[in-house]
Amino acid sequence: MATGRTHRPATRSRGIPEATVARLPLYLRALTALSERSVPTVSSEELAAAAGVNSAKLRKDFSYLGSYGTRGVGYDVEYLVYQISRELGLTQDWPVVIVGIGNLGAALANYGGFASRGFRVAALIDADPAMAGKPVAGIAVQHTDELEHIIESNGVSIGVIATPAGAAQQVCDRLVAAGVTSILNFAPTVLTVPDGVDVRKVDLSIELQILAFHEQRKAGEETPEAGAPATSGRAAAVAAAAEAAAAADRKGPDGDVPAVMPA
Amino acid sequence: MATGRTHRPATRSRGIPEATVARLPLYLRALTALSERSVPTVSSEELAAAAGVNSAKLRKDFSYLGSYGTRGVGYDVEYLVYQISRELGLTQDWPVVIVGIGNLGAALANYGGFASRGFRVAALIDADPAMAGKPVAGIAVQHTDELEHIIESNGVSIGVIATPAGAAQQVCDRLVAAGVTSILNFAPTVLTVPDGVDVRKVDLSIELQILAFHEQRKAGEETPEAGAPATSGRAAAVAAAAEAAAAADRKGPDGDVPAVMPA
DNA sequence: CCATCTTTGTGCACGCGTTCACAAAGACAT
DNA sequence: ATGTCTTTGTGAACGCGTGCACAAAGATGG
Repeated sequence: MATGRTHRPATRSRGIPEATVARLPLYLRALTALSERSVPTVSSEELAAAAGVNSAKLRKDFSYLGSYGTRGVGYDVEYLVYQISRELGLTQDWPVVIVGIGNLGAALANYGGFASRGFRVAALIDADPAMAGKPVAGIAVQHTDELEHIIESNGVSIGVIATPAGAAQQVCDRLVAAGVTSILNFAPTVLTVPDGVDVRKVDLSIELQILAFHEQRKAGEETPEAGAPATSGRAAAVAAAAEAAAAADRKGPDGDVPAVMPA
Repeated sequence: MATGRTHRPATRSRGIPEATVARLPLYLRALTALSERSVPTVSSEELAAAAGVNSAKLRKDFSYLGSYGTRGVGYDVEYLVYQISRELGLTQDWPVVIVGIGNLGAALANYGGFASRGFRVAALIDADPAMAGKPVAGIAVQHTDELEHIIESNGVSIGVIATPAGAAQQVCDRLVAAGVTSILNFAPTVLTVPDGVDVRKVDLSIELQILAFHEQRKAGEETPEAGAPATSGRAAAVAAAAEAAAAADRKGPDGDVPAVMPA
């Protein structure tokens, strides 16, 4: 794979699978913990255990970055921390704006994990005039009117949307128009963006619903074996049928997301 | 599945792919919005657009649940809302406890999207004695000592961990020991749980890092990779060490709950 | 310098998920 | 009733990700 044996940290970013990219932060965190304990090297087996993944997967992931390990020894922790950080782009400073300073926005602003990873909260923006000037996490909240100015003068390319669902698309459009090309969306909406703009979504409600699905399955299947698929779940279906009416009155309070949090 | 052509709408719960389960909440949200607008039916094409997915994928997803559509017409919105809700287990009430009432925990407690989806916040739990009794989102915070009692007396099976990373595993262990079998983890730690317990992780820092990766790639596509003098691994190691030190500096200006979610 | 031992890097196969493309099913008009 | 038209449901092919298993690489000890 590697052209020659050069330890040249060439940016072969073209060939890194998305699934691998998603795991790099995981490895980085485990490596950072090792680094703090002054551990010089780790084997793929140890690091995989710390990151909660398969060791073969970890080795394959690292192979996409280059040959940074030493056979018979393992990986140099400090060196690997740097390589992954560089690959993820964390060796440079990323100014970030957070739009929507409700409960969640404030939590994000107070989140210490940003600064330690190369992310810097450049501004907090809210549509409520009463919020303007109020300090949150040591930063004065600015009004939405300033959005374009803030983005451009700070060279912000990453935006976080923590507004109610109804305002998300509009905020998104303004962010993109002002130059933002990556968006982390906490609002429970499908954002439409032009090509070249990345959107990632974090949705608490969805995660809970997935858990509920598995929880229901656990409760409904006392039999450890998956046999009798035709009859299994029948009892649950009957029980659920009684709840049909309850499901029907979904209208009321669900109208629009009251809080700032995703639905 | 191909054997025989029984048109029974039986819940073939055993055969629903995980990827499909993860999308069901997405469909449900889009359908709920349609329901509120009193739209009677939708085609797979329309619904897919609203949910931001491919229409073929949507149809295949629904096919795992049964044949709930009408050819030439589409899907009955209300009926589908019920079917998906039932499949996800949202027709029943799920008491949930939130452990760690810092910035994020408070945001979660205030999140209105829970109640409307069958989730009910049964209790808020925090280790800080000063928090005990303080109302958050209309619910009095209880001390960690009460954890087991709360879980058992309320029959809680889903727990949300929003504590600092250092406390997460311990809290997790106690939750599991008390009977919780599904955990939504916001702490940046790999939780170890016994078989039969589901854990889902939400990690803000990871999402941002993935965005940074793509952002960096975008920026580096035209220009020949800014900076990063190759072979300077040693100097970089110093930088990495500095980062480690910064990471260790978890104490924020907010003495209350400085690191609800350290990275 | 050679043998042995450890651990990486990866070729390969398998399974899951996605997408295409189309026949079957039903609505609707005549 | 019959034909036409719309849209579902799904067989089949494809591609990606995962995990196994092992040869190559290098450290270590004699």
